Amino acid sequence: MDTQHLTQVTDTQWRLAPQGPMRVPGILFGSQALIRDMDDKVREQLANVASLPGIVQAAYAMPDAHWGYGFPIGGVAAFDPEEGGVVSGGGVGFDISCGVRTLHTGLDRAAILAVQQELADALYYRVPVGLGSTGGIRLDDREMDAMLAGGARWAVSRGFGRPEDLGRIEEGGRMAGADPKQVSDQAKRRQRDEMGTLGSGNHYLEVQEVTRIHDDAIAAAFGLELGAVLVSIHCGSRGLGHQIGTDYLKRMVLAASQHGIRLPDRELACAPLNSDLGRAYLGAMRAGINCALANRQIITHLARQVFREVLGVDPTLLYDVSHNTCKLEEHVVEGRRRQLYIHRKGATRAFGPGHPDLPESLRAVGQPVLIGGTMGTASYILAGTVQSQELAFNSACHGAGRALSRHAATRRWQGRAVQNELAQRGILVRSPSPRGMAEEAPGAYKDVSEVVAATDRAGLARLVARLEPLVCIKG
DNA sequence: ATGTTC
Repeated sequence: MDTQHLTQVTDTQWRLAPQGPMRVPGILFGSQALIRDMDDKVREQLANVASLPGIVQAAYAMPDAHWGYGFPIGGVAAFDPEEGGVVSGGGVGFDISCGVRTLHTGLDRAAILAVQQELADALYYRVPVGLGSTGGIRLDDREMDAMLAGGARWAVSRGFGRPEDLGRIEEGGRMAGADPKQVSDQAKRRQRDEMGTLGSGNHYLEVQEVTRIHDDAIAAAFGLELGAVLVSIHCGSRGLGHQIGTDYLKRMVLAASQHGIRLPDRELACAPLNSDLGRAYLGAMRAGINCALANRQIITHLARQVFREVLGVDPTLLYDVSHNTCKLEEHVVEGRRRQLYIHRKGATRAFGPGHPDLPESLRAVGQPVLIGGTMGTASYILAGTVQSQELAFNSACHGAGRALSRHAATRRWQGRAVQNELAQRGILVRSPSPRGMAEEAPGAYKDVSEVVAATDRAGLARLVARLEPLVCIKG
């Protein structure tokens, strides 16, 4: 992106002045190098988002932003229902509530290395992975609706994990306001036997070692020590979330003119928050959030079984974050408290210290912000800050962000070669898809360290710990 | 991301 279109505000904040139909400015976070490497499409898409009815303050792009469907991935936008604000399926993304959860194993690197092959094989055998993968659970209509209304709480009530897990999940493990009736039969049918599966693309289950502590006090509060081994699970709402996105995109395109909305881009299809269609989407999307929370809870149960069998330990949950959501939150804008719907697409909620929605055990330090990297580089744990409320409605980046398209990556790398190179570096990858491994080659991503450094410098979240992979189960 | 094209 040519920075001449932007005004530099700080070393990590750039402003796109309102022009044409834009109702508010665009704000991009990132170092000069990250902004320069961003596609011009990010700026165009940000300008489109800034043109939507009822948008408040600005349209934001996180340091890992890249071109997405309608909204940029790494995009954040708040809408006020009292001012004609809208909800957009493209603003949430097709993988509703895709997110990351991280568990403590209580083990160190040496314990893993002693059984590394066996652990990798056992996890790969136990956790279903890949496009169209199915699990050992079948949901009838009644159980489907209970899952869509109950999220991880439903999963715990059915024996997947423990009640104490729930306090370490956004929304206490259950998104309120879900309305399973607003989810199509087709979406439910697609999900019937996909619970407890990772899916494909950038989804994974990783065993990781803490290789650097950046903030001693917060790391201690999160229970993180140098050399400790963690498990991170990155996945979402599978076929159900995708079908909800598809269903409502069509309906929002068709209804836009009735709602008096002129779309700068069909992919920005949206509906007023105060409309039947807007409310129906919110009910369905919240059911999609519960599906993703239940899915990560079941996968946690499967991973725990493996860790008990192979290593005799029972991992505990550090935290679970979603990064494709639209959530109703209270924010102070220019001194006034307002109830706003915050779209975060490829962006993590990042509540700072003292936020009332955080569990008591985390309230003093702020919310863990779990950033997934690539299978060959690093992942990071950050913490929410107080100032991120004013900067971007308590939001932070979500990952490395792609630098090369999937197609370009498959031309440059071969999956088996990627796997072998990683094995030589001590990282065991298991995947059903050589093509998937090529698409996900570490070189196809931006430098996650640069992304989190910019996030930390911008004040969006504070850097706490660096993690490096030992085992990766990859879709 | 996705029964990788309705």
